[in-house]
Amino acid sequence: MASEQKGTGGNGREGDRKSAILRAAVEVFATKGYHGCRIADVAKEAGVAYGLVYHYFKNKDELLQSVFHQGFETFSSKLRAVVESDASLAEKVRGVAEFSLDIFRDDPRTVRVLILQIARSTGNRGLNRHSAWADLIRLCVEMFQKAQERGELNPDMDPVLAAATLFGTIEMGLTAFVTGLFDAQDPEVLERAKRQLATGFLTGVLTPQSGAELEWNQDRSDTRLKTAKRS
Amino acid sequence: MASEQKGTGGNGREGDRKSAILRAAVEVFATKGYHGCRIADVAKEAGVAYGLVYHYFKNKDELLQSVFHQGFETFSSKLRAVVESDASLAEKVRGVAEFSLDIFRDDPRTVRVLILQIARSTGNRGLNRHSAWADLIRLCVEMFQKAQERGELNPDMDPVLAAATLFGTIEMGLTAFVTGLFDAQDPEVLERAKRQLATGFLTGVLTPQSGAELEWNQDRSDTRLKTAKRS
Amino acid sequence: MASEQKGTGGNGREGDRKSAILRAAVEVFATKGYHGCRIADVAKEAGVAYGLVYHYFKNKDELLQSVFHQGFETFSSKLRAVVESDASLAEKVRGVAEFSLDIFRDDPRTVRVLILQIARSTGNRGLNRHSAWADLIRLCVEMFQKAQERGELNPDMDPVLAAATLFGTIEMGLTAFVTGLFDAQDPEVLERAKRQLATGFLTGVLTPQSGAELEWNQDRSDTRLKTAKRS
Amino acid sequence: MASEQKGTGGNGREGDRKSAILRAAVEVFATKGYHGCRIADVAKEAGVAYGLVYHYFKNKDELLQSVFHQGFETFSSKLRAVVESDASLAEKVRGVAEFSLDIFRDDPRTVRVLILQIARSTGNRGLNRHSAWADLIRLCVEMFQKAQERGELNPDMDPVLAAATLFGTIEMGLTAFVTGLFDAQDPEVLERAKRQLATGFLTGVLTPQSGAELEWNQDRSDTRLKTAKRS
DNA sequence: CATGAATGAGTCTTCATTCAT
DNA sequence: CATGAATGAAGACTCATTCAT
Repeated sequence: MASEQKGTGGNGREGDRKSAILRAAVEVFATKGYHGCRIADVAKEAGVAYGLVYHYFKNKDELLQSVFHQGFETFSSKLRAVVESDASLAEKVRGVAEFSLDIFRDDPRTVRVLILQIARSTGNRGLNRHSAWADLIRLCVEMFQKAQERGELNPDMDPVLAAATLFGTIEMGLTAFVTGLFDAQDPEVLERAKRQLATGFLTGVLTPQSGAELEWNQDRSDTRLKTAKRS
Repeated sequence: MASEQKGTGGNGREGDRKSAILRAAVEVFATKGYHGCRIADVAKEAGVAYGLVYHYFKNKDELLQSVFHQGFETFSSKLRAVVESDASLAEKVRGVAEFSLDIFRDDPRTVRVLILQIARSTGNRGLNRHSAWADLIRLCVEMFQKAQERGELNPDMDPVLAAATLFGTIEMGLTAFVTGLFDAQDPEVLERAKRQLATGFLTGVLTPQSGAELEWNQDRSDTRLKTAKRS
Repeated sequence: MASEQKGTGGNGREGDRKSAILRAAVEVFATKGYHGCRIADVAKEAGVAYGLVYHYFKNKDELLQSVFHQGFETFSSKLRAVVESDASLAEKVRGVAEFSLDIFRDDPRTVRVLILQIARSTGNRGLNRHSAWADLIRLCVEMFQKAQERGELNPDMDPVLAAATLFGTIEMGLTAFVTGLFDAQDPEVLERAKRQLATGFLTGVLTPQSGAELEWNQDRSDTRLKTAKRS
Repeated sequence: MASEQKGTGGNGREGDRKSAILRAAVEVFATKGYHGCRIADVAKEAGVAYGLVYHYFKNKDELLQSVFHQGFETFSSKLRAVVESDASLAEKVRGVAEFSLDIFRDDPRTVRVLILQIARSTGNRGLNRHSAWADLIRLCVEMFQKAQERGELNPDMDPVLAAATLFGTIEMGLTAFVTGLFDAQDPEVLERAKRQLATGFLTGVLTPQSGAELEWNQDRSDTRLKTAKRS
């Protein structure tokens, strides 16, 4: 009794319940959408009492915000890591495709909510979210600008559009999985999608000089994309 | 007073009223979102009485469906026209980028609703919409499959992913405009975006053989993307 | 049918329903108190649908405000009429007692709500109400000030305190009825109360013999109550 | 850590905690009203944990009851002492005014709660309070009856109404302070108010010249207000 | 066709109260 | 004694939809 670690116990339990609610919210939002679900659904899914949701979250919207944060932070930190690395543009883009689909593989529900519920929300309170995404896009724009200065990005490609297109490519790729257009169960499919997404995006964006030698397939030698140097 | 205005108005402006409501719906949906607005908002925006909305539309959802239809038909018919033409894949993709951004230029509100409100809806009633988009995507998948058979599409690119990526590229490009990342007022910007979107997408997707000669800029000769044939 | 007076009909019905709700609110507030009743109670009492209450009143508080207004206006206008007349102070005070108890007789429910629910509310939004009463008190203060200048009010009586005391006397008199301390059914009792309230306030409760020479100011000297018999 | 503060605090400050809660309750009830505050507010104000309130008080209402009791007992005992003394009616009335305002001076918060929150409550559980006040009023009624028998109270004044009026006068006087109409800081103002309240109640507000001969009974004869100048 | 008053089911949110630690 | 997490009943408020005129 005396040895009861209040801190641990308290935190552990609190964390348990709170994250249970958070997980349930992801689940329910992903399934029924933000407007289509009731707090009661979340509580039931989490196996907690109705009011406890309000013990941890001020209201429904803050709950969504938290879900957003959780997912966004994961994506955001990885994106920053990749963008701020000193790899080549091609490697960075591959890295983005890589971790994006990995995140999806590991937690498709959250990605689903991010993609379908939050990314495109028009709500008035969406400012935070919007600006959050906007920050990331800006990050990418800078990446493309520098790449352009270094001669990696085609000089005719607008860096802003490049950034938007990268996000669009990634997002729609994810959407293809989210909506079931692709079989998300098969890890092979996922891996192939990574490469195709990145390479597809890259060989269009890169200067012929820097991008000429990119390989389409890296697992089987015979399916390589053989590009000869320009004269 | 004797000359009843209402009668005249009523008889002569059937279409007026209905399309006024439709236009108002586009406006309001685009601004506040489907769930964020009330029928009353639409009625007020249209300058008509509350109940009249229900005179022309069975319910709120049907109103959204109508908005969807209006915009979708425009897009759908143009897409079919392009896809079913006997142009090359490159020309078709350029065509898609072309009319997509044109539609946006002419009616950004509707595009906004299509993009932000409908395309991503998870609602149970979304089946129709989903299948509608699914049809278009299938159309594109077929287009890419045939192109692949003809040797236009890189054999390593999954036609489904190619279709998804095309839509993603277009959509995110539009989103860049919709969200104000790009200046939608400047027609120059729009025109350039068309080319960049298409070329960016194409030179990554096409086989080197078929795509080698694509030009990045077609308005000023000196900014052309000069690609020499591979040896 | 053709002769349907839309204006009259519409107004009439609207007034009907709205005032039915208002009447019901008085009834329910008087019986169960503001916090103790639900909007559903009011709607049921009024015989209208739940939502209609919100059609006419923004929220529960505004409904209370309206009840307040209705009753307050009656009281306020009569008070002004009396105060602004050119009668003597005594007549004015009698007038106030007169119409106050009359109002109670005619609409005890409303008075009950005014006395028990609103007059003493501490709510943050109570400013309006407070200031409303404050206006009336100010009106009375002026009345007493002028009376004092004319030599009608005892020069040692603070006009503000006089006003407060008048209201206190009236209010507690009403409270005696409201709480059932007095028999509100008997018109005789009511009439007698009017006179006693006013006369008591005006000339005090003591018999002339015992109270005639009470001193108003005892500041310095002995604070004894000196009562000298009248001649 | 070894030197447990809690134990010490718990043992040594039983009364402290409880009365801290009680004091906090007075503060919060006075500020936000009984219905307008939450138990959490009281706990926070008292600087104790949520559940501790329920350790000392069965429920919210009992907390209010306790606040009521605390204040009521003070008032009640003093009132009994005054009423049961063998002073004259005038002296008793002065005594009531005296200690009433003194109590307010010493603990305005409690008086505020008594006046604004409890005295007028209509709640179902208000029986206790009601009957408590009723007892005091009955006490006063007896006082006035006896005074009437002794010829001190005007024979035309109903003892019940006299009691009600006395309370009304006192209460509204207090209200004038409570609501800030009067400056509660200035002890002079308070002292003068005591005298004016009592004397006003006892001898009326009119100047002897203007009000001397007002008739108490106008029942039968002309209901005119006959004012005869003093000889 | 047009109006807007009327309806009421559906949800969010609050908060008194309990209870395990 | 003390804590604050957990509970869930209660009720305010919204808004799509209907309907009488």
